[in-house]
Amino acid sequence: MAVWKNTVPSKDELYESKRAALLREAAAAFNRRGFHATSLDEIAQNLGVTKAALYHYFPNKQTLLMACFEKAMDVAFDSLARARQQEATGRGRLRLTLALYLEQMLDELSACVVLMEENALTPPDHARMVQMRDRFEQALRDLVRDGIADGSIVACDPKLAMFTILGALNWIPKWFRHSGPWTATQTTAAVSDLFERMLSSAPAPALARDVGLMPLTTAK
Amino acid sequence: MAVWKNTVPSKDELYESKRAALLREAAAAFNRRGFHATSLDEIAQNLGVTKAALYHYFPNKQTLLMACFEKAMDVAFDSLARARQQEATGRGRLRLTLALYLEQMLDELSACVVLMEENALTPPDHARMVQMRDRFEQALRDLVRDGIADGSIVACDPKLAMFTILGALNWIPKWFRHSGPWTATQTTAAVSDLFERMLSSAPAPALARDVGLMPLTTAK
Amino acid sequence: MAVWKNTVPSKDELYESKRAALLREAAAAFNRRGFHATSLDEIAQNLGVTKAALYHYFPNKQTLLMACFEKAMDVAFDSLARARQQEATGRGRLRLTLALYLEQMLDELSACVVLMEENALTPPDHARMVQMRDRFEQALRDLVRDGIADGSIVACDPKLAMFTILGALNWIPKWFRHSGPWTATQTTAAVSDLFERMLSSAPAPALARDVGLMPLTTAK
Amino acid sequence: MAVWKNTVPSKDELYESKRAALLREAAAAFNRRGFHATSLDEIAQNLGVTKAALYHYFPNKQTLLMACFEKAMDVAFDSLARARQQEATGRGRLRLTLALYLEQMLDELSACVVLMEENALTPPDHARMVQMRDRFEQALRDLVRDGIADGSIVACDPKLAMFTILGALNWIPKWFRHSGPWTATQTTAAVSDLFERMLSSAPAPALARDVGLMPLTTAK
DNA sequence: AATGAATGAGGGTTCATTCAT
DNA sequence: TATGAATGAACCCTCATTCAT
Repeated sequence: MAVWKNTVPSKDELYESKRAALLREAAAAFNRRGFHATSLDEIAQNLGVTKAALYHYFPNKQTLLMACFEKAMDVAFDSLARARQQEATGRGRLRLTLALYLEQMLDELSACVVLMEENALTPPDHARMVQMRDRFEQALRDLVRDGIADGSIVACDPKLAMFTILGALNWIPKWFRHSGPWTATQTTAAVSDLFERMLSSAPAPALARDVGLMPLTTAK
Repeated sequence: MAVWKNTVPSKDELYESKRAALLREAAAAFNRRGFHATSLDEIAQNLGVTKAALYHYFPNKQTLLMACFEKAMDVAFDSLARARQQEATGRGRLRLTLALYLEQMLDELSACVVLMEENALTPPDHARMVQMRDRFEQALRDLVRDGIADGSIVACDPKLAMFTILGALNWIPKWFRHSGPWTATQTTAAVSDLFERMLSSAPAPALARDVGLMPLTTAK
Repeated sequence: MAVWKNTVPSKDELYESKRAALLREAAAAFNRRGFHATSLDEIAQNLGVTKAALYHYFPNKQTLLMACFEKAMDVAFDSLARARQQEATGRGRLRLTLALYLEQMLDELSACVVLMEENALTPPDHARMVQMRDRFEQALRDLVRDGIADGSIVACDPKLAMFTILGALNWIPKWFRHSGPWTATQTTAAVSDLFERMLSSAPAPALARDVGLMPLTTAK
Repeated sequence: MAVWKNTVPSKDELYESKRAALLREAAAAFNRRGFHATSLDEIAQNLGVTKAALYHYFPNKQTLLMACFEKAMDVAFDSLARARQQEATGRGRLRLTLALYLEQMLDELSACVVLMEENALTPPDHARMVQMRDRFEQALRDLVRDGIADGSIVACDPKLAMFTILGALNWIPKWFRHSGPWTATQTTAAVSDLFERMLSSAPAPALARDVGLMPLTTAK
């Protein structure tokens, strides 16, 4: 069974790695130009294959978008779970959740903005997507409430606060460039500081003026 | 000349009001579904006319988008100018600029998100649009710098801070509903408070928990 | 009845002169760019009026084309009649017919090329137009036959000869320019000479090398 | 490599033959009804495919027209080159050039009249087309000049003479029918005789009255 | 697994035509 | 008489999707 000591990828592994590459490329393209403005030809060309080849990995364009959503939501809930383990206060958990989520988005998928393309989905997919997103947002609002309760977050309207933060968050892939002046880690830390300053009940902390000197993501 | 005491709209007035209605409808549609996902048929239908009728008011779809841009930028620079007159500190000016801009966007045009659709423009229009947007963003960053200099704003990276704030700002039309629990004025005030808390050098002020009790936009 | 000594044009005269101007403009435009490529907007603009105004003078675009045809055919049959009176031989009549026809076309209407746009007409108009054109071509072929019979024209296939000549004739408005090096009269004479040389039974006559020195149209 | 003795067309061959069929169909349609009056639907229907299928072979309608132009010009310059080899006098070369060009046009492409549709091209294509056409016309005029110099052509204005001849020539596809009484070869010979008679310095030769008895194209 | 060919639906745009003023 | 507004049909073109190879 284990020929070549498993150094030769199996058929299934090849398939999965191609599918993943397609997903990443699609997410990037959707983020860059929007779902409707992105043609399958464009995605295929960037992958060096033909448009028709994509249909071996996804039944249609919408599914591609839905897969981006789901990947993003996986990252989101995973970030949430890890933050719940590592942090105790509402504020700490919120910050870490957002930081983990953002850093992965920037590194792997840059799939945040696709969250805006909900209208492009079919009603059943749309419903599913909205439900997942709402569940995540609800969890974040709960963290805010927890923070208010435990005194780590200032009294505020949790819904409005999270709308504001998520807007800023989803916007980041639009202006962030891997080739730009800041690394993903630096950006994540700097933005997290801003968010924390916005909600923290503690006296407003100082901020690093030069993002390049920022400490690591979860540092406080 | 002034028949019927000018209560009967002249032909020019009729034309302008129709054109304005089209502009508003287009901005709303572009915001709701995105530029490429919005068909002229859809806009026309919402206005109760035929697609071809739109071509009396705009030579093509791109011009329609560009007009939304320009109206938004007019509001933006107007807000900036008024804030410079009424406020003295960098922080005060920044807050008032954003508040005035947002309130008008929500009331009149809800045209914020169209600012993302830059890729849909022809190169010359695109260049023009980017230039205007950059000028506005630059002016906002300057306000941040002024605020840092005059001590009203905490030391921070102005570029990154403004990216964050504008992301949150442009996202608002996506979730704000006139039929929702908050008025445009309340929403504007609440969001402005959050922004101010994020950047203020002063001890973090308290926030209103219930947005419905928020004071007016420019109150502090 | 005769007020102002008839120096003031009556309503009917005004109407007719406008209609004639429209006809001339339409013929020129159709010749220049072709029937389908010419929009009523273009014609109207050249006349300084609105597209809708044209409908006071013609019920539709096809009628406009048909009127051009008919005007051209009027000129054609008129030329034929005059040539029959002034000339005796088949060759003489043919030459004069073509010369008169061409000169008027160039001067007044430049409506030759519209003869190619037959496909644009409705079946009834098309039938009528083809019939008129055929009658004219038949008459020209008869002149050729007469010329062969009376010895003024070389033995040839009349149908093919007339196709050839009319092709050359209808092409002239495409390259002739009033602002060019030759007058309409000079061009007419020079082309007539070529046609005559093609069909004459007499020893091939010399030609003027410099068109500018050509004698008048009907000179031989 | 050479399976089935190369009797089975390869994919590339299939593509090329389809493309050629499309080109021929388009040229015929443009000639028959004019560029603007011809819809891609019409062409596609005649070929038994869908409009969208055409876009596999040409990026747009204008390119289709341009390809007709270029094919016609290829034939033109090829005819010119062959005539220069086979004939010595200006008159001989001119006659053979026109005969070869015409016969191929009638047989293969009937693409003459498309030469009139220059206005339908984009400025760059238009410039290119006009340049090629002018070069061909210039070459023909030079043949006329050569003929005058070597005594085979009567003294005349070369420019005007060629305009006249080319007008007649381009008109031929409008009246010639493969199903008509004359073959392409017969028509070519008969028309060539007329052109020759028009310009020859020799005593006007007799013409065949019945085109059906015409000798072959290049016979004299 | 991948391709090239083909399709059908839809979108943006033009334009002849109509109509109220 | 002339105009501006509006319409509906037609056209070019794009694109997601299917299918035979």
